[in-house]
Amino acid sequence: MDRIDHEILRHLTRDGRLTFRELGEAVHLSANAVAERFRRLQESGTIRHIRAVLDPQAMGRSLEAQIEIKLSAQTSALEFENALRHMPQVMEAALMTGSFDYAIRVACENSHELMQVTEALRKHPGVSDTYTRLVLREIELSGMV
Amino acid sequence: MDRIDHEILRHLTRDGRLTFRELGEAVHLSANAVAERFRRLQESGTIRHIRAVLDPQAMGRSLEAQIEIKLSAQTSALEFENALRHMPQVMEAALMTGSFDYAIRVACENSHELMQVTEALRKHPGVSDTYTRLVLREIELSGMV
DNA sequence: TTTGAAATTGGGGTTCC
DNA sequence: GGAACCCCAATTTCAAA
Repeated sequence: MDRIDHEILRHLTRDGRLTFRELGEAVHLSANAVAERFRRLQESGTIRHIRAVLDPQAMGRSLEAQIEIKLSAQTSALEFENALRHMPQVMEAALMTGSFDYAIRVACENSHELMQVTEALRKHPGVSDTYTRLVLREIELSGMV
Repeated sequence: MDRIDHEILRHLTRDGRLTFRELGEAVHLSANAVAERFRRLQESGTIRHIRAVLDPQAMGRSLEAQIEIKLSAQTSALEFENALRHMPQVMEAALMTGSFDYAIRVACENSHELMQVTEALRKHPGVSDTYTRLVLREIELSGMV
């Protein structure tokens, strides 16, 4: 992970479809050399994945929220996380410190669907409490690199 | 936005570097037709961007946290958001409902850097309160489509 | 450097306002 | 007529050995 790898990552976090030739021009290296670095960065897991990020509104999901979830003790975290994976509204999820256990981000069509999501969560065996807040606006950032 | 667009998006949210030919095979269309749909999806903003997602740990950031931030009234949100943009540890930020105003996600090298980040935030004119929780583990999900 | 694969461009066709 | 689709073929560009 030298300066050049860093530079390659910086470009790919802005446009993940850049060709090796374009990347090569940016870092003054041959397309071949860049492809090799790219492969290594992927295999080492430094690049987790390259994905399209969609506009939730364009997908008909105009309401985003963060839901905090508390599990009762003795509850299977694995089972709960699998349930999350089957809810298409769930965009992100993380296990956190604090009085709740999970914080998840959901994108819903409308308030009715959000209510259905929270109800589905609260019905899940093991969920003892939830706390929902709406996302009013997302702030665009440059990110890690 | 028909079924085919939907299918294309589904594939691209899993692998954003799929070639048009591969996508074409998946949806039984020519590479050309797929490229055209791709262009339209980008121009309409449905595809916000395609970017590499990096492993924070590989980037030397092994400590993630969510920080809630309350601004005092009469504070310029714009100015505060610009300050966020200049902090490389800040990965995500959103304006939220609830007793805090912003929820941000940060990725730090260690607890010392996290402390520096929270101190920098608390020194910002207008920030009246913060509340920090650590991310213990992120859960992998499939996402919107 | 070379070779097969992929993207791009231009031409042409269809369908539906 | 024009817009939104699609395909094919030729050319240029790219990826990988």
